[in-house]
Amino acid sequence: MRHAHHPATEELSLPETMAALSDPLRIGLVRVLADGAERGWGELRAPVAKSTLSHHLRVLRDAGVTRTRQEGTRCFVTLRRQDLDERFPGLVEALLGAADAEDVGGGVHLAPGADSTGACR
Amino acid sequence: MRHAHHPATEELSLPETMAALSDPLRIGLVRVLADGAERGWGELRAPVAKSTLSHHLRVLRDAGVTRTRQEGTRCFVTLRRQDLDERFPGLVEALLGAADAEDVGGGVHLAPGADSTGACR
DNA sequence: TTCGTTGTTCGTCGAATATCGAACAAGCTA
DNA sequence: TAGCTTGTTCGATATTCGACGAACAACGAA
Repeated sequence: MRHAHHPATEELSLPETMAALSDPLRIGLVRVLADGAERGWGELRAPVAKSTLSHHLRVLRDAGVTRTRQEGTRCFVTLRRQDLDERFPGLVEALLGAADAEDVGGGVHLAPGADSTGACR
Repeated sequence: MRHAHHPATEELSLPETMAALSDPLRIGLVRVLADGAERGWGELRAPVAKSTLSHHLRVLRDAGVTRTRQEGTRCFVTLRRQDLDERFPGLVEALLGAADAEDVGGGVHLAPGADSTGACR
């Protein structure tokens, strides 16, 4: 729960970003975050152990795909859509379009009751 | 040198495609093939052993990114641009744009003298 | 202070990946 | 037939990845 590293926009690496986005579960996470809303980790439901989820969120963060904010014991995550679009124009849009079309990472959901109006408890 | 397997367009998997496109050398190969021209194996110059190059070309082919054609003892490869665009609209374009901007996979070249006018020997 | 919640880190496992050199196979060519 | 070229496949090795449970650390609440 220490300070997380976030690469600067200009440090984003295309191969690393592609690798981060090549796992179905991580694609599912990106889809859940695609509306731009900030989500608490507690809202995220994925069919893996919490340590595994933590690992995947770390991969996304290290690659610069997401940004993590800490508040007390709780963490919130957002998609760095603007940074990604600046560096790799069209990539996220293409990924989301393709992922939605075939429901890649469909095992990832939001907790029931959570909506995009900011229901972070 | 036996019959290579090529997945059908509808079999292309987004995660597998993303994974295939997450290696700098493979991105370099895709860039070289981006003009749509068919290239002979022998034209491709990459800073790895030939067995390693063969491996990477196989990963691309298995993922459905490229198509391999055999003619005698020689192989020719093309980018399956149309299939990829049909299945994952905008993905290849976004990748190529970003890869060109930062010269990802710049270690991959065409053999001197080779051009896009079909100089496959 | 003592819990309970939350997320990270550790240790481990098996599977996959990247790389090389060497051996091999298939097809030309002399 | 013998050799050459071309690309694949086979070990061998080192690294990385994805997954899990368990232990740990930080913080808020009782």
